[in-house]
Amino acid sequence: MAAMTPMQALDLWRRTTVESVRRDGPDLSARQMALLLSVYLTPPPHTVRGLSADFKVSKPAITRAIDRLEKLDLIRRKADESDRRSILLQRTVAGSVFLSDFAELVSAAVGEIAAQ
Amino acid sequence: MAAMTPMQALDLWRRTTVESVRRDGPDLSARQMALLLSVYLTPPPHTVRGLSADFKVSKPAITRAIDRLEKLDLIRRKADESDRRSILLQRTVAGSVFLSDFAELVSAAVGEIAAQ
DNA sequence: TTAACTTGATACGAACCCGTAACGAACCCG
DNA sequence: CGGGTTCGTTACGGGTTCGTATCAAGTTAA
Repeated sequence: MAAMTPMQALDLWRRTTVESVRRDGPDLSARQMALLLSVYLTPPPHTVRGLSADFKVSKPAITRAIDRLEKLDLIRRKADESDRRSILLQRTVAGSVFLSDFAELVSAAVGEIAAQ
Repeated sequence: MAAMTPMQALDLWRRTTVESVRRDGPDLSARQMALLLSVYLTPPPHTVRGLSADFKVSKPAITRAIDRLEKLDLIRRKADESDRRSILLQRTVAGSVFLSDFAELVSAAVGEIAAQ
């Protein structure tokens, strides 16, 4: 993957985001998207306190983002058996599908920009 | 700009979004980001009805997104002199700075992924 | 002039989200 | 055991956003 001009970077973001909105996907905030992607792409465990520290965001804000993503069935809460105060965030089938589709949007946008 | 695997595409999105959240930037929704980028990257005029049709989103939803972005001083409303029912959306200095910074975040993430 | 249409904004009740503070439950350690 | 700590959640008052319906203002055309 070669470099990208700032203009190309913004256009990539625009094409992808606009297409995602057009497809009537869930209108996720930056925080929610950051949380979802972290759960799927970074090594576990994923806990409320860990994400709160990582994002520099309050714990209740993380709890609410989890509430929303769990309601959309994009992630799942699971009790931590070794420390029952904690919860572990896990992937779901619907979440995997959502991110797989999203990755295709990005790839398609990359292709459009490269073809310009 | 060469191709990108789906995994790299998602990781690019993750790194950029997480860093943006860490920096305590405004927590924009996908709709708001799509609107902001469209105003800055696509040819004018930008009107409520045009964006509503383009995004397949209701007009009040567009009005509210504009309200938010205008409050953040990222875009500006201007009356259309040739048709005073319409409004035109315009760029601001703060918006240009915001997107310039954002483009740098994307570029930095591209660099990190390339260096992996 | 007047009726029909278009445009963006507003009203509405419901749902969501904010940060701070407080909470019960679970863990740790003396 | 019991006090202190850590965990995620809930309570709170205030602000934001949702979609549908409606509105006033501006434009168009009969």
